[in-house]
Order: sequence, then C-alpha cells, then structure tokens
Amino acid sequence: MQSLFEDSETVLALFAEILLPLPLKGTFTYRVPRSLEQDASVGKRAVIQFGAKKVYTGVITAIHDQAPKEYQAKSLLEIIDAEPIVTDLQLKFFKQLATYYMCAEGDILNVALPTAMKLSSESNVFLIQDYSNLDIELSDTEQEIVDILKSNPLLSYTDLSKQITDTKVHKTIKSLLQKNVIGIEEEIKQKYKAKTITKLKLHERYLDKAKLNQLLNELQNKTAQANVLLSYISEVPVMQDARHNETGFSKTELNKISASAVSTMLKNQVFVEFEEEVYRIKLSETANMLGIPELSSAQNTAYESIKEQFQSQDTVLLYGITGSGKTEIYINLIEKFLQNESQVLYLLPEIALTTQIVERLRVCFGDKLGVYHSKFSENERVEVWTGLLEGRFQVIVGARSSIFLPFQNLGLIVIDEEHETSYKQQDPSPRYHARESALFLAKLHFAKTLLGSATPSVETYWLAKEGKFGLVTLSERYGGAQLPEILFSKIVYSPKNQNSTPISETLFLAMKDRFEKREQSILFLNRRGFAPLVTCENCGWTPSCPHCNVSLTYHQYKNKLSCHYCGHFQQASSTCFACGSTKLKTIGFGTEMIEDELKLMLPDARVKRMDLETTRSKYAFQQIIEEFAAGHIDILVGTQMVTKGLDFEHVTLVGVIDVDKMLYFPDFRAFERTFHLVTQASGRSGRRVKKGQVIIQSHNLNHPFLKHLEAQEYSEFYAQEILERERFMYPPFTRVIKLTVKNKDKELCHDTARILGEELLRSLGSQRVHGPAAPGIDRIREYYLQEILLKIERGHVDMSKIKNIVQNKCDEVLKLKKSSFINIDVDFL
DNA sequence: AGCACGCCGACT
DNA sequence: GTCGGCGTGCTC
Repeated sequence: MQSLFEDSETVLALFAEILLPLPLKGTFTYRVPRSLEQDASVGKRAVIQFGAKKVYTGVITAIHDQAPKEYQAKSLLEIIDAEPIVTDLQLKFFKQLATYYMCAEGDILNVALPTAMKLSSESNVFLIQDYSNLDIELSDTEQEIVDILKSNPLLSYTDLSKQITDTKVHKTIKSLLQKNVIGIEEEIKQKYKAKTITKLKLHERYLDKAKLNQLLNELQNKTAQANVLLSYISEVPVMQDARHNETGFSKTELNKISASAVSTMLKNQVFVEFEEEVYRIKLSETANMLGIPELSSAQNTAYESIKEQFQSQDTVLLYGITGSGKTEIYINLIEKFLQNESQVLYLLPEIALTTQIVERLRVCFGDKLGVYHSKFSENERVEVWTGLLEGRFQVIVGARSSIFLPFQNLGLIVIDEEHETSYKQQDPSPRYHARESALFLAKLHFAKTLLGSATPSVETYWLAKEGKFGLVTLSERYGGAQLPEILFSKIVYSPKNQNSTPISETLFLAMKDRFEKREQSILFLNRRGFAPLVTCENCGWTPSCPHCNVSLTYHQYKNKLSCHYCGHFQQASSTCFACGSTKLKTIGFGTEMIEDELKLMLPDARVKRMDLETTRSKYAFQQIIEEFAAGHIDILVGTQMVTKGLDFEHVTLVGVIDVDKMLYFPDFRAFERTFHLVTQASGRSGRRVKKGQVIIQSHNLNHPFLKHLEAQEYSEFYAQEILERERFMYPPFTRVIKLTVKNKDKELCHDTARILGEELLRSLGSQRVHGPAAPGIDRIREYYLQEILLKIERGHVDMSKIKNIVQNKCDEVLKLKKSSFINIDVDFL
C-alpha cells in the first residue's frame, strides 16, 4: 500500500502563467509537463499553442499548482531559455506600466521584447509522401499545388499562396488536407543568429610606414583608390601601431567611397578580406584610454551639486543652457556609479544623430557600453539584451525602448534632452512616455535619475521648482561662446502675388552675406513638400485625400500629390479635376519650395534639403550631416531634424521660416514646443568663436510670445507659461487623458463619442470632461475621429479610481453600441 | 492580434 | 441551392 505522502506528491501537477506579447488582458494558464518541470521557471520564455493552430512564445510570470477549474489547460510545448531572460523586476515594471497607461500587459511585453525574441510560428505545407498510391481525383488548382510541392517539399503557407495565381488557395489547401494529400505543420522560427561582416585589412607588406608611404605615392593619380586608402588609415590608425590593422574596417563602408576602387585594391592585394563575427557595433581597444573628461570649474560645481542633491532627492534636473557642457557631467557621474558596480541607463531622444554622443561614450566606457536604438537590427538588439543579462554591459545608451531592458542593479538613469517629445511613443499602444516610465523604473531599482535639458519641459521644471526634484543650473556657455543674436522679420509671402517669396529680404541678405563669407546657414521649416495646398483659380477646387480629411501636399520633384497622414499619393495633374481648367496654383510653402527659391536666389550656393523625403534610406541622414559638417553644403533646409543636437562649427545663421505654424498649432504645448525648437535651433548657431545670428520670420511680429524667443530667457518663458497652464487647467496641474473614438461610420463615431462624453461628464463632472470635439483632422485612413479630453487635477485624487471609471464607461458604451469594432484610444498627454 | 464560427448577399 | 463577405467572440 502506498503512503499518503507519496500519493499526494504524484498528484501534484504544475501550472505556469504565461504572458503573451499580444494585446490581451491577463495571463494564460498552461500545464507544465513532467518533462519540463525542471526547466520551467519564472522569466523564461515558453512555446505554447494558442487557439487552434497558432504557436507563440510567451514569458512565464508565475508557477503554481492551482489547476484551473473552468477549463482543461493545454501543456507547454517547450521552454526556450536555459536561464530567465526577463527579471522579476521587469515583470513588476510591465505590470505597473500596463496599469498606468491603461493597456494590456501583453502590449507592454510586445514593445519590450526585441522582435527576434518573440518567435511565432509559421504554417508549413508539405506533401504526404505516398499520396500517389491513393486513388484520388485532383482539381486543376489542387494539382497545381501538388506540383509546386513536388519541387518544394516544405513550403510556408505564405510562400505557397504567392506562387498560386488562383485566389482560392485557402480553400484548395483545405480540400487537399481533407483528401490527406498534404499536411500542415507549424514551424517556430528562430530569428536570432550571430552576425558576421566582411572586413578589409591592409596586406601585411604595407604595414611598414615606408611601404605605406610608397603605396600612397603610387596611388597619387588614382584618386579613388587613394581616397579609400586614406579613409582606411584615418579609421584604422596603422601608422601609429601596425597591430591596429588586425581590427580591419568594414568593406561596405569603404565601398561607399568607391566600390570599384575597393575591388581593384583587393585584386592587387592591397587589402585582404576577412569575415568577423560581430557582437555589437565596434570593438573598442581604446577603452578607457582617453579617460573621463576633465570638468571646468562651473561644470565641477554642478557635478558636486548633483551628487549632493542625490543625497536627499531621487531625481535631479540639470538645467544647463546649450553648449554648457552637460555631457561631460553625465560622463563623470556615470563613471562614479560604475565604480559602485551599478548599471547605468543613458536615455537619448529617438533621433538618428545620436552617433556623436555614442562615440563619445564609447571612448570613455569601451566595451562596457551597450547601444540600443531603433536603427539597430533586431539581432543586435537581442545581443544587447542578453549581453546585459550576462553582465557584459554596464552602461546602456539608447532610445526610449531601452527602459525595457533587463537591468539587474540599475543605479542611475540619465535622461538627456529631457524635454524631447520623441520620448513619448505616439502611435501604437502602449503610448508610454519614456521619461515618466524611467522614473518608475528608477523607483523599482532604488536608482537615481538625472534629467538634463537646456529648455526643460514645463512639467519637469515645475516639479523641480516645487522641490519634488533637485535642481542644478549651469548658465555658463562652455568655452565662453556667446549667445546668438535674435532678429525678427515679417513674412511677405502671399499666394496672390506670384513674385512674393517666403524668404524675407532680411533673411535673404543675411544668407547672402554668410555665403560670401563661406559660413553656413540652416533654414528650418516645419512643413514638408513643395506646397500644402493646390487650388484651381477658376472653380476653387482643391485636391484632397480620398482617405483623410486633408488637402494633398504638392511634391514638385516627384510631381506628386501626397497625403501626410495616410501616405496616399497620386500623380499631380496640370488640369483641374472639377472643371478642366489649367489654372492650378499652389498655396503656401514647404521645404521643397524653400530649396527651390534658394537655388534661384543664390544660384552658386550649395543647397541641400533634409526632411523625411530626402532621408528615407538608411544612411541618407548620416550622409547629409557629414556633407554639411565637411563644409560641402552652404545652406541646409529642413524640418525638425535640422534643429536637433548637431554641433557644427561654421554655422552662423539659423533661419526659422515660419514661427506662426508652430505657435498657432492647436495644442496646449504649442508655445512650449516652439520655445524648445527655436532655442534648440538657435543653439546651432555660432557654437564656437563666431557669434551667431537667428532670424525668425512671422506674419505677426506683435505676437507677445516672440519677446520670449528674443530674450532667450527660459525663466521668463516659464513664468508666463506656468500661469497659463494653471489658468486653463493643463499639466503639470492636471493629468490630461485624451480619448479618441474612431470609426469608419461617421454617425456611429459621433454618437458613441457623444454618449461616452455624457457618461463621463455625469461621473467625473464638467470641470474634468471636455468634448467630444472633432480634432483638426477629423478623418484619417477612412476613420472618423472624435476626441474627449479629460483633465484630472493632480494630488488628492485617486487616479486608479478615475481610470477605473474611464475604463468602465468605455466598455459600457461599446457594449451599448454592440460594436466591438469601435475603437477608443487612450492617450496620456 | 489571429482565427473560427456564423449569418446575410451574388453567383455556379 | 452554395460561396464568401465580414461582424463577433474566444483564445488557457
């Protein structure tokens, strides 16, 4: 007879809670099979079947022995990881964010995990070998599929459908399945693989200085080859130490200079080719060799003050004007935390040109530095993730999504350019704000946070002023560079006058002057394309987007009309669609028109445009920047991206073409954004010895806000702005939640929004509920939009209670409308 | 998110 | 009469 003890032990079965990277509430319970009991643990990924056929990877969030009562749990199929890849702290963090942003935890996991870690299955179709022995009639399409499968024994469902012209693939496959001719299996695709790159190194025989010089001489009239060689030498300092040659240099990079020269040089055995398995961007043997930058006395005072304030505050704002040298302070602070064996996260806004800072950090921290950025490939991201788990990295520099990395003992988070709006994820849910989320993360780790900006966000500055954050001010420009001079000029452009231009006389003369002095200018305009509007002079018709309620922007270089909201484009026509007249004209101006105008005004100047269109390809951005830095461009015209963090020595003029566009933008942060943008833009001017100038164009020179720009005085701007925020109940005095009701049916959308608005009004009060109202663009991609703004005062209110009400009301209204296909987006502004 | 089931219009 | 369109609800 068995003992009671043994009996109960054999009965116990284990179950795992699985969090899936899908927009679903809660976790799913799976049975842990006996064979996997040893391997299963919290934080590891498990392969599970979800629904009828789909196979996903989820993360185990708990293991227990409570068998679900309502249903029979499926079993885990596999445990992927030998060690957990998600820490307990991360799981806590995900949960917290999900609650805070009112989204599913799976949504968070979805953005958190690098794509390559979220393997999902693909259906493969295969031929059952002995089908020919079966006496089966096949239709033409069926036969076609069988024939394809004969040559390709295993084919993914998607590939198969691509090869079949007939649209009814699904159906045919079903019937073939029934006839037992083919089978379907799910294959899990392992996406991550180690990467190698092709590199070049100099042939040994040129490693001698004399030999190398001789080679350079020989290549004197072979310019392309000489350039390739020179660029190799500048990247790989073989002149200083021949051992550097072993590192080699990327072939692709050298190919950019001249691919044919590179291949000639390979043929002539100047270079030798080799493959290297790459862990991450660059192995840096000069790690720590250049050391930590020395601080000026002003910087040092700030540095000491930060350290001191960290004694009593978890978060400190470093408010340092442009060019005051905040980066050096960050680096020193990071070094200090590294000495305590803590990990450090350095957050940067999502912009491609972070390379300057990354390089700087690399020099200081070498291989301890991991980079995590959207421009990085999926495989590289996995390497940073696992590298962090294995302790290979101690410092992570990255964009907003790096807050999701598996830190174990985070000591410090640095949030550079704290005010940047790209910290907020806009489109896909979860619409998280990385600055806000980073503060939660810091709290979980008992870590310190340093926020840095030359133009702090109003919220942050307020919190600092209120004593919630520490505040350290750096008001001296590093190296004593002077602030630029700010001038205003009136825009004289008028669509009626064909001869008018969006570039005023003042701005033109200033640019001409710079051009003659061989100094560079940057022109900033927040609008892409040639003209935002085309209209028929005869009948007033204007081409608009068929999917959105916006007029189409005219792009001259492609001769296309395009919608900046949904991407729709069409060929521009020279005749009016409505009346056939040829009297079409453009109204307004975009970057493309400015570029055109400049080419006419200053035909000898080298003008380049930098906006979404000209930087589509992966390296285009980098290329333009480099060209500009090298002085091959005289005038750079562009959108937002020209204003961000670029440090160019010879820029002495920055023109803001149309400040009104930003000022009158219907958003409570319009002024703040304008102030940030103009200040950042003017920070581009005269960063070194030369005094810079900023010319701001406006239609209305009397706008009171312009005086803040002129004074370049953050505190004055802030003092004014904070009053407005308080008066109109905006952040930081309230939390603003924007609910957007979306539906293809206009009536349904409006009706749902109206009812939701009324419901919310009843439970939250008229002080807090505003709208519904149509946003500026009330139809995008066929969806009508209605917005409700909730302003919830800070403190003394239980936010979770409010969120519950909001959530319940949303659900209620959707149920009432019996339409689960109405979308309600929740966005915390 | 994906997928299956199910209920209504245009077709062999 | 079926095919297949998409709306609806479920996935451990």
